[in-house]
Amino acid sequence: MLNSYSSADKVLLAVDCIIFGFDHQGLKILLIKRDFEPERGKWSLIGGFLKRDEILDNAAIRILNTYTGLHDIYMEQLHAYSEIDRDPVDRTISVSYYALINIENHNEELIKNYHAEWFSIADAPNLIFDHNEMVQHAIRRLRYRTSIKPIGFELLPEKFTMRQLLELYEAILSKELDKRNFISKINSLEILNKLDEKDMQSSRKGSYLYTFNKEKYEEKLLNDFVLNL
Amino acid sequence: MLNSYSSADKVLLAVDCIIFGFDHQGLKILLIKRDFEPERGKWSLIGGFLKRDEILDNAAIRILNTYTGLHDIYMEQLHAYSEIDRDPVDRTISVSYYALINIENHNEELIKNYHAEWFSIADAPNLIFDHNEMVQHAIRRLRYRTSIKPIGFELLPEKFTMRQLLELYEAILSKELDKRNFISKINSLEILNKLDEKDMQSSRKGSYLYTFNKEKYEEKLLNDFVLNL
DNA sequence: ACAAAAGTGTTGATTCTACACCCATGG
DNA sequence: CCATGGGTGTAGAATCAACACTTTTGT
Repeated sequence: MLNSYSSADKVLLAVDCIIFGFDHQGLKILLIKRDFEPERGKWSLIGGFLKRDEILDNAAIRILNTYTGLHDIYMEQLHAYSEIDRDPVDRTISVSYYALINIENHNEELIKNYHAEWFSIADAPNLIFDHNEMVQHAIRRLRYRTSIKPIGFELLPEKFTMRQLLELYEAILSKELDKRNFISKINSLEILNKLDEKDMQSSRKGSYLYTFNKEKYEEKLLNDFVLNL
Repeated sequence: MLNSYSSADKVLLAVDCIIFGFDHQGLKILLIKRDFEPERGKWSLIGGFLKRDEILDNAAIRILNTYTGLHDIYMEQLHAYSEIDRDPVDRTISVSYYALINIENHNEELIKNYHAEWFSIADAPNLIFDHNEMVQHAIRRLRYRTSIKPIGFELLPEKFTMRQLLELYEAILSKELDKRNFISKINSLEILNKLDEKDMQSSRKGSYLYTFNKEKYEEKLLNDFVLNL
């Protein structure tokens, strides 16, 4: 019968988080070395189980917070993975979420406690279960999203230079972008505030800092504008 | 503890299908009048429970097949819904799938057996649980996908006219499209075969029939082309 | 002959892409 | 004074959007 609420078919629901970060070396993901069975000692995504009295979005937030101390993070549900033996211990369906955070903001302390580490997406280790697939999937989604709407500001510090933004997009899309065309396209969107302040780290001349103007961005979103890099 | 496999937290997993169809009246969804509790007699999406030894994709295929007799249908996983009380009987997380089918092909017989009916998306009845939200979400996704890649041929009969294709896109995007611009854009994609055959139903002059060229389409997909209507 | 839908091109506006030089500053 | 990255504009190509008339044929 299709419609019986049979407890024989109950399953565990896990949440796994693909946490993207960005620094001068490029796009990275946060992984932990498991300190519990199964697969103890192997690398995996940050994850946990959905509690009975909790919705998925909150489970993702809770899990992220537990491992990083972060809150108010951009997260988006990605996909449910349900291969029968994806988890050898018990039938477990996992719903993946991806998060964008800026590496500087994360809480070093908590990350150390949980044996978490940032890896460049190019040279991340092999992961347990179907986590490799989840990461690939998340990267595709991030690229896709980025090529349509300018998300990704979450990956940068609050104040950032045009160069940082350019490099972020190059890292996400893994292709080179023309500096002048990029800047004029971003400017034409009118979603950045140019500050009077300059970042003097990167060069002798110094480069202007910008902040992301969330209000203008939301306003533009209504006319679902497109970013074509 | 984050990582205990506690059977106390096991939940039921449902699959709900948003089944889109298209005919001369526009874009439609397939709904059933529930003949079981809870909410007997109300309209709902076609759905069922995941079995313990089944993956989600197969559950969606099985459920669709049970209610319509259809197989080999384009389906795509959409989203997992997890509000605590979304199903009043038991804690149930539902994963939605959407399917695109052409109405002519469906098995009238089975649809009648299950009290299923096609509704124009504009005047569909109120649905149980969070199914309204699922439908809205699916429409958004369909629009989004359609505006990027030409999916949607699944909604048409094998042979179709340019007018049908145009009207399909107008229905999905719910905006008018310029006939000439549309046709030349579609032609420039080179993913249709123009047949020698004409459809004489629609006019005295008759209009050429086309089929979708899946091989060319797949080939183009590799260069991730964009359709901008 | 006429009604009804099919089919077909052009033009101006916009957007995209490719490309190179001067500027400001700290050392 | 010079090395380093920052900042800026243009022209030709491509694409987009708006637009109207002729063709066919069944009645």
